[in-house]
Amino acid sequence: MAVRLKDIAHDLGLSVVTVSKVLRDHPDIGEETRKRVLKRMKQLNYQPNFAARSLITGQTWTIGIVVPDLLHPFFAQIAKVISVQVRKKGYSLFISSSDEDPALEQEEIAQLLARRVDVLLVASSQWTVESFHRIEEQKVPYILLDRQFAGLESNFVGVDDRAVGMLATTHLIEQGCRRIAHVRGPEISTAVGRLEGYRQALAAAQMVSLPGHVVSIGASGDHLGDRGGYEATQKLLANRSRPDGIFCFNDPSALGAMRAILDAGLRIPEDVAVVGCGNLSYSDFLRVPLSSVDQGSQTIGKAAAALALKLAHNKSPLRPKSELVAPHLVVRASSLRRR
Amino acid sequence: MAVRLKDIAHDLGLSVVTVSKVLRDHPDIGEETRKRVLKRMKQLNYQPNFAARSLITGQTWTIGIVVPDLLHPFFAQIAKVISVQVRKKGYSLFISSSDEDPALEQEEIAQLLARRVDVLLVASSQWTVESFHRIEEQKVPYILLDRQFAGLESNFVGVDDRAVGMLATTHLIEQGCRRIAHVRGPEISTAVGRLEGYRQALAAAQMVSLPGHVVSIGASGDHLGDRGGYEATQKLLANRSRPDGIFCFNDPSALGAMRAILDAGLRIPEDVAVVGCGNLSYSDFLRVPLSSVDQGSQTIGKAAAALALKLAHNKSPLRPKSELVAPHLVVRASSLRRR
DNA sequence: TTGAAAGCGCTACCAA
DNA sequence: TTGGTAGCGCTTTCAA
Repeated sequence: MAVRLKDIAHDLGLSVVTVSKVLRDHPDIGEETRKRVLKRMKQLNYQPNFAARSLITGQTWTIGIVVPDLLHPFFAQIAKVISVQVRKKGYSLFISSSDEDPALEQEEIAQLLARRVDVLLVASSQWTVESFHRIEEQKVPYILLDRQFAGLESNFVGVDDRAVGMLATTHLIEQGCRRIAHVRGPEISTAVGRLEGYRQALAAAQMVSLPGHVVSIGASGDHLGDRGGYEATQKLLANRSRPDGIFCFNDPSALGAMRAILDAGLRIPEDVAVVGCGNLSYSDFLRVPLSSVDQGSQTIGKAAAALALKLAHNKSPLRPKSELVAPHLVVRASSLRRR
Repeated sequence: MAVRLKDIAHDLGLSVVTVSKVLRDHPDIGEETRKRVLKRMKQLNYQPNFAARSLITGQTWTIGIVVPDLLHPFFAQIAKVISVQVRKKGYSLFISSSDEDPALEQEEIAQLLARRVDVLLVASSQWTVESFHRIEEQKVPYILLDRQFAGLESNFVGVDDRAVGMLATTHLIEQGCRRIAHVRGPEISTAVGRLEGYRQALAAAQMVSLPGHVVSIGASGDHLGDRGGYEATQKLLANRSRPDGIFCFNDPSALGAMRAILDAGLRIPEDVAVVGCGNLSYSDFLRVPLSSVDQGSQTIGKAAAALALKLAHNKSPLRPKSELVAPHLVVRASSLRRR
């Protein structure tokens, strides 16, 4: 079937070892021999057998990533960038999508560990840190993406969520909003961070969040964000002190918020300004183009890939590194009240 | 390090062979022995070494997929479904995104072949069939997704593009459009099929495509579709017989078309009705919600996964199978002129 | 600078 | 029903 080192060695009257050394750029090989071997390899289109190599070295030259939803542009972008970056260094990427299902996520992690990936990246939808302790037991280096866990000392790459909240809220303040509400997400690190940033920005401007001005979208994940945002905003609009600006946890909920505002016969941004987070690709095409905080998925992907490659090479565990990517705001019509 | 068959065999006073047989559900093993082995495996959390197994069996239990753009919801959905489906059967999926770059795509295919994936799936952005002959040389079964090649007898799973064109065009006819134009894509099988369907639907209604009523978006891929659609539509609107209905090759170009129509001071769908293809998730949220032909990415993914699993198991090459998934139309405001 | 021997963890084959 | 032997394709070690 496939060409083996043995075949090349036999053709050239050399030993397998010598050929193997050429393959791996070993220094003590004669120039003449090296050339002959390389030439023959090219002729026969030799491809080393990864399985055989892995069996000895213990490295698989594979990296695994688990994301909550590959359909979500944020995660798709991250996965894509990582795939491209690590491929350049000879690694292949297993990509797994857990559908925001913690049980499924655990299975996928287990499968990738069984595959003995050199590094594992996880954007988790878990609520507990149990799985990660299991990863640590197997001594496989791993990186958390996007979502962090309290009390888990691990590598992390994600956006600075507190900065997200501050950026959006400060912008609304600057646009003249005085009653700024927040449609918040579930109890995961990203939502918590954005909420903190929101409060912090208000405090910095000597403002406060009025009673009832922080409402939660029920669902987790982005699936039902639209509906959650709609309902949350209906509550906000019924508040005795109606908000004139809303910072939404993510873009889907912001879409819902905008629908609710328009349905109530109000104008965007004149009556209520809206800012989302995610900067999804369709933001430009909406009835009212949506201002949104970009999480820098490209940057996150690159940072994660670089860290993953570093971990793959250092067999001795490095101490955990946390990288926070700075978000930036993309202003569109939904929040532009002053020019 | 990791637990091996040898360890379990030693613990239980059995031979490695016996333990290996239990692992693979071999029939001739005593009930008692089987239970003991399984119990110990669970205790030690034994994970078979894929590399060692592959070395002997020649199977890697991996499948590779290359798509033009993982950020595109159509391909993301397909990749996601395939990943989930094959995982259930113990396969892991390498996912690669070629950025619509033929050279990159070739490298990715080469890498996956070097990995000795059991099956390869490719949604190609190539113009030639060269790469695929190379795959055939290596005797790796492969499946083309979405885009086909004339003169290449291979497995194929994709939407019935002719049906796409007919569905969209027939709908416009039924909505009372009489001068139906087409914004077509580049010279790849999908665009050609949709164009054919467009002509066929017109012919079936004793109508014709007026001169200048088929305009091409310049770019390939969906990246620049918006702009291409905008410019193509400007040409159409300047035509002496202005279209009253436009079927666009894909959704991005349809967005561009709608912008051009609105910018020209015309109404959608009263003056010009628009239908796209792709049914992207944001279609509902647009200024004018976009009617679109859904390509059934979920169905395509499932069919592709099923076929891939079949190919993975039959080492003897089956004769190529072509599966055409039926599209369906999602009608929204952009084309709804009659109720 | 080259190569013989050993062995990675597992499965295939055949004998007991 | 169980297990000994051989070997998958490669790298590691150490001797020539």
